[in-house]
Amino acid sequence: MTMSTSSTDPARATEPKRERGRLRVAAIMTAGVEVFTEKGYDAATMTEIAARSGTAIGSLYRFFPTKEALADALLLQYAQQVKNGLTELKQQVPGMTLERVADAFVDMMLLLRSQRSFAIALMDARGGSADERKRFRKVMRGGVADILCEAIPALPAAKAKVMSVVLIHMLKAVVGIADEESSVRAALLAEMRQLVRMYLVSAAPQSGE
Amino acid sequence: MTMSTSSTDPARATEPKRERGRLRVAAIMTAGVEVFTEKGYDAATMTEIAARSGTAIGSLYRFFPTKEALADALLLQYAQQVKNGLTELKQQVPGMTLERVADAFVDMMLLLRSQRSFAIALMDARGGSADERKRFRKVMRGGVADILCEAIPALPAAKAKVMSVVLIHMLKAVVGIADEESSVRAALLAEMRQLVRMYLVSAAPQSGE
Amino acid sequence: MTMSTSSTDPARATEPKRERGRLRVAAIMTAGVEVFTEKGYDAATMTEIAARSGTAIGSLYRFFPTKEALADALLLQYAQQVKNGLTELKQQVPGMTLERVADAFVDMMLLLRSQRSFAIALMDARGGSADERKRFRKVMRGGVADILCEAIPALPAAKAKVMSVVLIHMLKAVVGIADEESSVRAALLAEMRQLVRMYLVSAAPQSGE
Amino acid sequence: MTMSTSSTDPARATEPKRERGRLRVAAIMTAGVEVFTEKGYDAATMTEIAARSGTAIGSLYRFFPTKEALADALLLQYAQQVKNGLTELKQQVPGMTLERVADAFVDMMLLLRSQRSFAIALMDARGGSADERKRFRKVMRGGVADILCEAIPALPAAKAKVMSVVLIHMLKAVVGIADEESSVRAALLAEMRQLVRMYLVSAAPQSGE
DNA sequence: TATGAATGAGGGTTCATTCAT
DNA sequence: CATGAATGAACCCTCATTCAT
Repeated sequence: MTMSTSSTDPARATEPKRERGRLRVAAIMTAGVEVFTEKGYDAATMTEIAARSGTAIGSLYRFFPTKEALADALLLQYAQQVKNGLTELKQQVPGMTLERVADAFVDMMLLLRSQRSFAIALMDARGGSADERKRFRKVMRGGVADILCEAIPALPAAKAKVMSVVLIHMLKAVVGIADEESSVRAALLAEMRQLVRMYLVSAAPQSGE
Repeated sequence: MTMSTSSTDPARATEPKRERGRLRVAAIMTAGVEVFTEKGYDAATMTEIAARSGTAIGSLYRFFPTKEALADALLLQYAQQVKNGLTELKQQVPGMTLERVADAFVDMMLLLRSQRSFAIALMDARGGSADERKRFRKVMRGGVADILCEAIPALPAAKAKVMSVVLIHMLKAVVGIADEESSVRAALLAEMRQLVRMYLVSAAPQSGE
Repeated sequence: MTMSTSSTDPARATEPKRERGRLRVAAIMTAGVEVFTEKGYDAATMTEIAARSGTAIGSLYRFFPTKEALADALLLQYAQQVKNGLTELKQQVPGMTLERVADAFVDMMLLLRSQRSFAIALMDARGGSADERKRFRKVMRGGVADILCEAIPALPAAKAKVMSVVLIHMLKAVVGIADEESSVRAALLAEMRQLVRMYLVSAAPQSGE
Repeated sequence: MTMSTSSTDPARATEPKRERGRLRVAAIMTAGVEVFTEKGYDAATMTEIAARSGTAIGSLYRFFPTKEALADALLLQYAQQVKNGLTELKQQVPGMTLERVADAFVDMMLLLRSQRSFAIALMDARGGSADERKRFRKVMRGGVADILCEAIPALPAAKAKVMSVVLIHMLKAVVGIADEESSVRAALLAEMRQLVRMYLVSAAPQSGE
């Protein structure tokens, strides 16, 4: 269905050719993340995103021809960050114990937390196109599965895939827990950390009975 | 159009009027769960809920004077079901192994799945009043913590509380996983089941370090 | 106001039924005056009028098939009261000075004040049919003009008609003034009284220069 | 559809945009006065005001974010006109007889008649915010009292205040009378004029007892 | 190209009125 | 007849999107 060449991606609008445009787009995306996070996809308004980014509404629409397009772009950006995080993590895996790998997953989530809240908002609230959401999931799962394989060499690919899904759900829980009242947050995070470690360790050949 | 049993049934005189109301409310709530689940709180429209339940918009507003009121009622209904489920589970705990308790948690979630998806949508997307959401969380956590204490007598109350939060997040994941493509669903569910079992067992004195 | 004995009288059978209807209608009209006065024609709701009069909404509609019909009936009732007041006043005029007649007009207005506020609300806010409003005006003007002729025998009919319109507007002002803050109300009412007296006296042959 | 003078007129460059806005607002306010006058505050609909002024409903709401806001603006506009009229009148008072002052009041009212009818509608029918109504009353009373003091130097301030309220009510009557059938209107107005004159004269030291 | 005024479909909600019971 | 649940047109208002400047 999609047209051939990559430059006319329906999700993204005109490529920012000039420096000014790039800055503008960056400002818009920042504002977009903010507003979507605060209000959720539906309650967020293009007008507010424009205002917060100091952009005229017309200009915003030049770069992102649709609210959905903006959401998609934001999701894509987040996906990229996750991808980068996963790639980086993957390279560090060789010298790490499984426990450290588990912690690294959790830390990565916490690092991306602010963005992640918004991503959840968009994913769960049907913001952005279903396609984009699917693509995002795929990238995420693939990356995590890769790391798992790296960390647990004996892990069959199929098992890695299954584990990645479960693991990602647990990492989602990490974000949710990080939003809890601060009085119990520390204890909850520690518990989650422990659980994630346990999960990974349990999958390693020598420990699984 | 449906004036069947009322006059023929000698047992009840004025019942039909109220019975119809009950049916109407039930239809509305069912449709509400559907639409809220599909669209999320904001994107769901009262008009569609009315149409899907075969109710005139005015009638819908007679029963639920506000969109928020409807969401609250739905949340409350779900809370009730969860409460019942937890109460029942609690009574069965005494004779169960920890593994079976874990499975019971998962099974309960799967039983409530359709409703649960919607509950998640409402909880995460500021549907309904904040109060109602808070209350729901409290009930859920309390109930789960109770069961944990019952299942693991040596468990300190504080630890039970922490665990309940984590456990609930995992059960949330169960629902998410149950919504996956059927090709992998079975494997994923098995994995989640295993993880939940492991989590509970790890908290029992003899197996925890 | 209530006609007591009829319901206790065992002699007639058809009467009670009608009696009940009369009471119902009276209750509705009382509630109608209240609600229309408090909320104005548009903001008043048939449902509230029904509720306040302890009537089922369906019954209310049996007696007054339309909101407008109810308003008309209320207006008519008020017109009747005014008519009665004017008739009574007319009979007392012979032995009164012009100043006393003027005061009598003002007093009558103050007596009907509660109802009058509502009548103004209906008249000015287009409540009721235009016809009914017109009829009401005619009755009022005719009655006032009659009294003027009685009080000032030499007054030409045409002049009496003109004066009646002006006088009625002044009496309207009396009601408006009676709704002012109590701190100045007394002084304002005294001033208005004085003005009305002056107006009437000025029309009498010997005093008009 | 009407893009006539803007490009041909060499005097202004960016003016048209703002000019158009001004015109739009003026059109809306005119339509607002019309509709509020015809229907009263509650029965008037924003949709009709928009239609009558040739404005899209959305545009109307850009200028007046609320029905109440529009009513307030209209009231304010009228208050401004009254204020100007009163200021002007005050400056002319020194060289005028009391009778001429009275006539001037009446003439001013007749000049503002069309707007005045609507103002009455809004004031009496809880249109606009209570604050705005109160403010309007204050301005009006203060201005009238000022003029009275100017016209009747010996008048005590307290008496002027009382008189202003009464006088304003009479001027309200002037408007009401101006809306009568034309067949009697002239005579009625003459009578009202006479009454207002008499009222003012009666307050002057030499003629008041 | 950038701008923001203009557009109008659509959303939540109310209430006069009807009609099955 | 009385009742009150049911109906749906109409209201106020919002906001994604367009287009003249």
